[in-house]
Amino acid sequence: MRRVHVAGPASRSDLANYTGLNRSTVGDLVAELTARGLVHERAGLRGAPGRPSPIVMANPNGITVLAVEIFTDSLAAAVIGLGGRVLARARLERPRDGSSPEATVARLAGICRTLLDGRADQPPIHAIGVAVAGVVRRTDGSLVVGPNLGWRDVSLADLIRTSLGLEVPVFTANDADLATLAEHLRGAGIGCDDFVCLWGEVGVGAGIIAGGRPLSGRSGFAGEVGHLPLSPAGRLCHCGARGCWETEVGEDALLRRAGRAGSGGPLAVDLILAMADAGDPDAISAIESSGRWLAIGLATVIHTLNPERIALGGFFASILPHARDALIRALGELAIEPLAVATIVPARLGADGPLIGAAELAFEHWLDDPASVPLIDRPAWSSAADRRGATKEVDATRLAI
Amino acid sequence: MRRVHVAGPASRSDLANYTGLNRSTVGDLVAELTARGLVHERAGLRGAPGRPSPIVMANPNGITVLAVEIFTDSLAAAVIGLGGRVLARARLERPRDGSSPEATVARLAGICRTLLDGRADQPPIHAIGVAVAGVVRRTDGSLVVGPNLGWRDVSLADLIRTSLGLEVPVFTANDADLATLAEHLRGAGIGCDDFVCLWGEVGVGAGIIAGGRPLSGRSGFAGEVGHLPLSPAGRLCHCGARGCWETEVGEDALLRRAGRAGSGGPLAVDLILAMADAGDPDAISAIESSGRWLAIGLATVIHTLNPERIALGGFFASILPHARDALIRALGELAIEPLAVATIVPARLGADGPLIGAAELAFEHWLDDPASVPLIDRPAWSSAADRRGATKEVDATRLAI
DNA sequence: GACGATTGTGGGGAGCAGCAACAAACCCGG
DNA sequence: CCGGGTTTGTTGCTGCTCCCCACAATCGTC
Repeated sequence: MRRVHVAGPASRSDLANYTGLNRSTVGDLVAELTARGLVHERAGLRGAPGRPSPIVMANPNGITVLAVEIFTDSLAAAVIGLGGRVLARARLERPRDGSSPEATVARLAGICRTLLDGRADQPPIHAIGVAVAGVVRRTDGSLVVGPNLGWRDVSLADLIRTSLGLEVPVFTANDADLATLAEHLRGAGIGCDDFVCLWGEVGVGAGIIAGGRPLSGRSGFAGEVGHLPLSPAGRLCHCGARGCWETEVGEDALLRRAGRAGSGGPLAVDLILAMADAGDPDAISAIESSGRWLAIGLATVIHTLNPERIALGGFFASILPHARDALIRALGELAIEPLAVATIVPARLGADGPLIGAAELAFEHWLDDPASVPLIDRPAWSSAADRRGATKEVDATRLAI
Repeated sequence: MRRVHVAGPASRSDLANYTGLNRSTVGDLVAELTARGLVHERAGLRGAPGRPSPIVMANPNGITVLAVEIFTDSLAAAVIGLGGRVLARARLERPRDGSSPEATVARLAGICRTLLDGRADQPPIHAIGVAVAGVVRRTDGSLVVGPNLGWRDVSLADLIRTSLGLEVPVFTANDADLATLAEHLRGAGIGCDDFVCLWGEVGVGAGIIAGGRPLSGRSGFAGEVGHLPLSPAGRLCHCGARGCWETEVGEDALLRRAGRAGSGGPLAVDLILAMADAGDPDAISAIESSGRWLAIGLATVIHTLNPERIALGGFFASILPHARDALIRALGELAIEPLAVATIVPARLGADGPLIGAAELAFEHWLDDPASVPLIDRPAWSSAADRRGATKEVDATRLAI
């Protein structure tokens, strides 16, 4: 039920159909959610015969969470309300100076406080979701290793909680996984239960939704497809192995093939795209070559997971229009015919993906158990003691997941 | 609860702990299952303080299913009882003569009838599970394509049902997926929620358990890893593509490297293993080469799925003792370090895997809903009308899955 | 042989959800 | 403008599942 609320407004009878519950039960539940301030009801639209069914919609201010993102090149934060509405947002460039987790979180806390101060008259944040470029341990949400950040074994959740001085639960996960979750719920993967999202920047990673659920693997490393050994005689990868997929389809590979090695960054890629638009044969052939290598890795993913749809994000979304033909052609040669039904689409949420996914992660707990949201006699947040008690309980259940 | 019954005997208090249910509730449920003849209770073992807890164990004759297997080289059938007990079994060589589905099923029906006749005094079969070497459509259980059988679009379930004249539901699935399910429940993958089983014979395929559930993909093709494009400059595969993994790690590749191309079959492989045992350097190097290629594909699987454990079955299990060192060494070079935690083990169930998995598939329906098993006033099977009615209902729910 | 520990048993009750009948609100046709 | 048909919300009742609690049974141990 809560799920439907996070997937858009719906009439009561739609909800009854969707959940398979009785009209009476739906009515009771909606009443309870209204009492807790989680949903609004609006007069239903007429036009059909029969009594009009009220439209139930999520109340963005019913639950609000803080979503933050720690990337190699940027920090970002947003306040996101129920229903996925972005209520406030801020982004900051981050120099690649190998700064410590503490310093980075301090800067992050700065923008967060700015966002929160702008909402001082609104109900406070219910939870914090963190998207970080690295591997996160599922059991306690700590960062095991963030290769591009140069961090290792950081207890990010505690760091952020204390740095912000907020006594709310903090949920942490990998950025690609969260962006994939976001695309699955509100982007290119809506309604698709076997979905893969491939993210390409300097490195390459994927997020996987299998059977409607995120697939994280034993320790959260699933989807590290950047290091598939696809090119046995290929170049040395920074991971130490030879011929990783990343060395053939990453940004650097495209720049190299276009004769612009060394000049990193999205601007260089944009230049090559512009050249290809103008008909430059070297640029076009470089992009097509990336497309063919993309197909080789995608064939691997398709044969292993048989997804219904694959979304390409980041740098891959940019080159997709130019690389599509070469990619599809190569896929047709590599994939067993009936498997090739996976459709390739660009990601839709762009740079907001990880933030929206982090928010979704933070919402999860309340969506699982909306009864834990206090009743409408709101100023519950005026009592610090109550809040702390509630937080503790939540933390315990989180650890038990 | 039923799940625990199929995973071995357990005391009542164990069940209460495992399910989180109350002692009273467990008592009620066990009583109901006993009334339906699904479980027995035996005096609990003493030795601990406190009142001894009765041991609950599955009753093999409570539900019995017929499991059949249609392979390229062999046909097999078994009668399997609740708890996974094999009550009767038969296997038959199948010539690779491209015989039709009808002829094959007729031969299969022969051995099935022999098995069933030997149990004429026992309660009849409750369901049929079919393991077939090919791709099966999940919605209706028909065979989409069986490349090695040379079949296409065969409605196997109906064929088998009419051929045997039994009005029971028939469940069909891919052989590798079922063998993996079997290994997960009762073999090398017990208690492992992120598990991959790699089957090598002439072709190569994998079954995947992700997050405790079978991963079949959009249309059941997941795990077709034999055709991963890992060797761009490699040999032509019978699938039409170039450099499929299969061409480097299949039986034929080993025979080729050992200088015995053409002489197919498990006997040829055994010969090479014997030569390696005797210290023959060519045989050893051929096996090690297979081990290295195995590692390349496994690295792909590991980076994509991050399994906790990988079981090698069929031909791979045979060469594992000799190939292990080369495999582990190559994996160490290819895999990002923390990922390499996946342990590689041989499959445990051997040739029975697909049959046991097929039985598990057939049990599934009753395990989901034990209440649908008639009460102990058994001779319910004396009324053909009742049986047919029940079957129809079951079929409807199966289609709705 | 008494005591503590552990577990099965039975009655009462809370919570969730379905069912059926009724009321409300809409469209449409006369 | 009004009644029929249709769809949907509302209300009271019922049934099911499972928890809680008190009690009895059975063990090891002192």
